[in-house]
Amino acid sequence: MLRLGLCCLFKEAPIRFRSATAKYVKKLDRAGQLARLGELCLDNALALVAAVEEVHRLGIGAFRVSSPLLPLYTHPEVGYRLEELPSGEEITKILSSVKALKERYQIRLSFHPDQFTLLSSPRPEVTAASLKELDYQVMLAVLIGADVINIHGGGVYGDKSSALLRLVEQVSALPDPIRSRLSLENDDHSYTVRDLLPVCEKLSIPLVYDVHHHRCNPDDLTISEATEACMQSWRQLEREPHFHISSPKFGWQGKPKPHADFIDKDDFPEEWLQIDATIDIEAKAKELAVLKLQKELALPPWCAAGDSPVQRHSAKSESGS
DNA sequence: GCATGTCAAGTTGTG
DNA sequence: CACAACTTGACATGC
Repeated sequence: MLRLGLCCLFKEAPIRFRSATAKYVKKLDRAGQLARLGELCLDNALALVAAVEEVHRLGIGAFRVSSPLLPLYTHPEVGYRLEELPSGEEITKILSSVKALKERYQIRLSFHPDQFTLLSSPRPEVTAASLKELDYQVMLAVLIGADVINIHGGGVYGDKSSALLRLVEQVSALPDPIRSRLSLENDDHSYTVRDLLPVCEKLSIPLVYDVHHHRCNPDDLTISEATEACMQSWRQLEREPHFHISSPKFGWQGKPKPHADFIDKDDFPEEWLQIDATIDIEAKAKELAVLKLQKELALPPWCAAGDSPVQRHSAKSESGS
């Protein structure tokens, strides 16, 4: 069974995640900072509950949780721990309830730390900040029951093989709760599937295959071959594969490839229709894009086994099981 | 009220 | 050399 996933935000549903700038927060005294940040975290924890409910309601099977769910958590000056927040205990409780919810609905949750989190840098301060960020995200992942924390290879620094050596060294040293959730993803200018496959194999971590990045930054593998290889990396670990797709806003001729509002269904690799996997949909129209693609591909709405067997009128009856 | 410029962080490629 | 591109919106500020 194929499930499509929504990334971080909603276009139409009135669910918003709040944020704060460090510049503003720094102007407050510590108590003021914790009060403000606590308010944001509480709202965001509640918004996450609403998000999982909404994703379920829409028949979507996966949700990527945005990294700044707890705003500025790892900031060097205004960072904090949940216990320090006025409503820290309540926030923890709400986040734990997300885990129960996602299990009931069989929604898969994941994290995708942004471009500042990378383990190949020769600069120790960059690596230290990245490790701190991973500590934060795994704390959240454990609380809410997310099984994937997906990062890119990072920079090349003029020498890919030594950058990858540093990456291997860092990942090997990660504590198990992080390592067991960590995945690598091919990116659109530096690391291809071909580059990362041996690294993932060596580290026993899976490879998230982004087909759009593969098209921007190709290697000698075809889409079918890359699909198969990445599938294997998950199956070896007895885990559901996790892929990404997006469509370019301005077609394939322009240099930069910003994401389009929707996915062009012709960009969806045919071979993906046959597999058991999670496909994160990276499109600006958010849940509208997921639903549109789901419809165009004739996928049934995602619903938990044993949950409301009522609304099962989606035409196709022989592709099941 | 509402428009608008500004956000912590790294790295690469473009213009 | 500065700026955009990467999940891209939300917020504080100033009219």
